[in-house]
Amino acid sequence: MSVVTIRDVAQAAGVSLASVSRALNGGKNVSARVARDVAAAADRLGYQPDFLARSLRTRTSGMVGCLVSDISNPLNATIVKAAEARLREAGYLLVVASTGNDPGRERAAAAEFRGRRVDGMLVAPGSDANAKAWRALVAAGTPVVIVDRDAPKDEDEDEDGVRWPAVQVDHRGGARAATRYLLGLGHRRIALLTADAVMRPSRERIQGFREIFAEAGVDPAGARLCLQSSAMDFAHGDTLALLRGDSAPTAIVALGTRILAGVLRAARDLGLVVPRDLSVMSVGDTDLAAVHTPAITALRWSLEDVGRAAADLLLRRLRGEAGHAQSHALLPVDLVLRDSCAPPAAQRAMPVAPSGTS
Amino acid sequence: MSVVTIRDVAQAAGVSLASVSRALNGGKNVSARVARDVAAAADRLGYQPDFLARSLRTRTSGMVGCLVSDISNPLNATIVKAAEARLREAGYLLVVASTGNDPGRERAAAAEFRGRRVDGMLVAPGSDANAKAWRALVAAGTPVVIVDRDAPKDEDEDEDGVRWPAVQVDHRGGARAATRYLLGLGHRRIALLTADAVMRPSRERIQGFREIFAEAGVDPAGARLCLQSSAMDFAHGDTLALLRGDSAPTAIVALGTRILAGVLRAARDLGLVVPRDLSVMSVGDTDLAAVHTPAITALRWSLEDVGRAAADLLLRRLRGEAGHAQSHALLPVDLVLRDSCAPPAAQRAMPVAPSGTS
DNA sequence: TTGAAAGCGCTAACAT
DNA sequence: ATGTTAGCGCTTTCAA
Repeated sequence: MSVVTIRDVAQAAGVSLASVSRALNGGKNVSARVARDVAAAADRLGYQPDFLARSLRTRTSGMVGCLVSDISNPLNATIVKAAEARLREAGYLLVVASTGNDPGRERAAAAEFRGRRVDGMLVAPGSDANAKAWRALVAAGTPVVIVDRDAPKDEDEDEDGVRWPAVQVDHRGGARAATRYLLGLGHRRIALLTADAVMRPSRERIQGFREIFAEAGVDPAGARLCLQSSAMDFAHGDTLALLRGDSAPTAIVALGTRILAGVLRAARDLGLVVPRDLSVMSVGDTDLAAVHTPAITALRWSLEDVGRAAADLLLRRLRGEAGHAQSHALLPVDLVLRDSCAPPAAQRAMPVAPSGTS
Repeated sequence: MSVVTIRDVAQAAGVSLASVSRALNGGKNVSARVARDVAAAADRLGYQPDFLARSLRTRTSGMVGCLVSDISNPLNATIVKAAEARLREAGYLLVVASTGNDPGRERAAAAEFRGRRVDGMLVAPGSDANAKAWRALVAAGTPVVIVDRDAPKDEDEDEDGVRWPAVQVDHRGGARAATRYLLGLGHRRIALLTADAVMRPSRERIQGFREIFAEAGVDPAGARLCLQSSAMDFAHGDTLALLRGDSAPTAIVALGTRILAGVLRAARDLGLVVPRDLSVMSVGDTDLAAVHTPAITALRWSLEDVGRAAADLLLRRLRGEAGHAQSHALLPVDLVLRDSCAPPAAQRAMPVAPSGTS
């Protein structure tokens, strides 16, 4: 029971309801005497304002909804944490819905958020199949910031040049650097492993990868491999098949934190030594990549920055500072060189079928 | 703008406010005709009830607060995710506050939750310094479930035998099994690395460890080592110092996910081969442990079960199904044998100072 | 079965 | 500067 209301405080302080409200909200038009008495009374009674009632009256809930595919993914969790910290400083409460990439649940969560009257939303959906769900929110006037996903195409209501507010990571740039590095090492058969080739992060990466192949005049045929591995084994099975195949890759790029685990496990299963027999690169830097023996070369970007930038963008909109100029952020990606990549010359020393070129 | 209220629906359906409310809440006393008309009107107008208003009226917010030290820790994230799923099924919204082990923020979060009128709370505080903060919540009538932490001692208001509702993991049992295993392998100098020896998980583990040493009649002197490493390097520096020291341990148990990373890195830095030169065990099973070469023997328990059990316990209380009987859960821990532990005989082949017993 | 009306705790006009 | 009053959108007696 909340028990103690603003009314009780008013009575105890011997002033009116309105005065208490004003005093507590640091409002103007409060005499020092009243301010003191109210504070004392509130304190003594252990009064705590009821957000629900306040929200109903002010039409702002002070809550921000966060739609994320899987909060148990450390990458997402770190982003959410950083965003939460920023939002809390600003007085907002972050409400998280983990939708598990299920479009139905995404839709439901968006609806729920709407019903709860969140003031704004951070969305990083697992599929863009239901942009409509949160588009509806936007239409209803709720500010939305997209986090590392493609913005909807906006076939209909697009007003030329208006981009959806979004925080994105320069995955394409990162992929370009990585590919250049691998190509420079001498690799030609490079496999990209990803669980989803169509959504933003992976799509951008694949694009960057291809661009560099094209620029170098190398034929990427057969090089790229996308798979939707059963989420259970994180590409372990697929990697095994790939490495046992005819023209096995000399380098594997794991697009996605958990895929790296599957790849490493597969390499171990086959007795391949990294980087002698196989070069491995991780997209996304984690404990696993940093601490593995050998340490895994990885593309890294600041998850904290992503979370913070998203929160800042949203806060700016919540405060009504429109300005299309600042409505988009592109964060850099670094290539962290470690010990898991080497020239392919030394690789696959004596395979059963010594095929063509070295 | 919410724009479309229950009033609009009533008007569109040609019935009264109250009827709409009843119809929408599947209440009794609604004629088929009214039910149909209301549903149609609501649907057509895209009506969505306002949770805030409803909450104000019903005195239940439909929200559950979750106080967790660090949501970006994969272990916590997984627990939270499982709890969230369960609670959502039951119509509750989970609100997460990541307090970063900061007592001040924990207190603030508890207060905030209280102000937001959460219906219940899941707490896994980073310190038990402010049990009082959420004790206040309990006193205010909010059901609280403790997750893998010690229950408050309840010096004052304890009613004999009443335990705080809690979900706990049998870390002590796990530690006993682990220690027995290591002792059986022949290890005598075993180091336990932990960031916090006083809070529940670690405290229980250390206790289990000691018990087995005592039972085996082995002197644990010098064996146990607790450190509060600068959270930055996750025990990396401490492990280095430890391994370079005089009577370096032959086995290290990393209590805590991230500590394992520091330990492995330190071993690698010193050129120690696991398990030949050093046995390593992880408390908590992660990608890193499972996929490392060699794979790390680990204590494992189901994080999903923890989250689910916590949610279930809370839901039962929210529904008023008291029953002290079911107010406590103890979840089992398994020892997953992998490749990172071996007899110490083969270890430290030629140390500078060959000391006493083999 | 339905409608009218009260009121949840708070804030914001509008008096004073 | 302070008090009075009218709702925010909903649920819930209480009458009809």
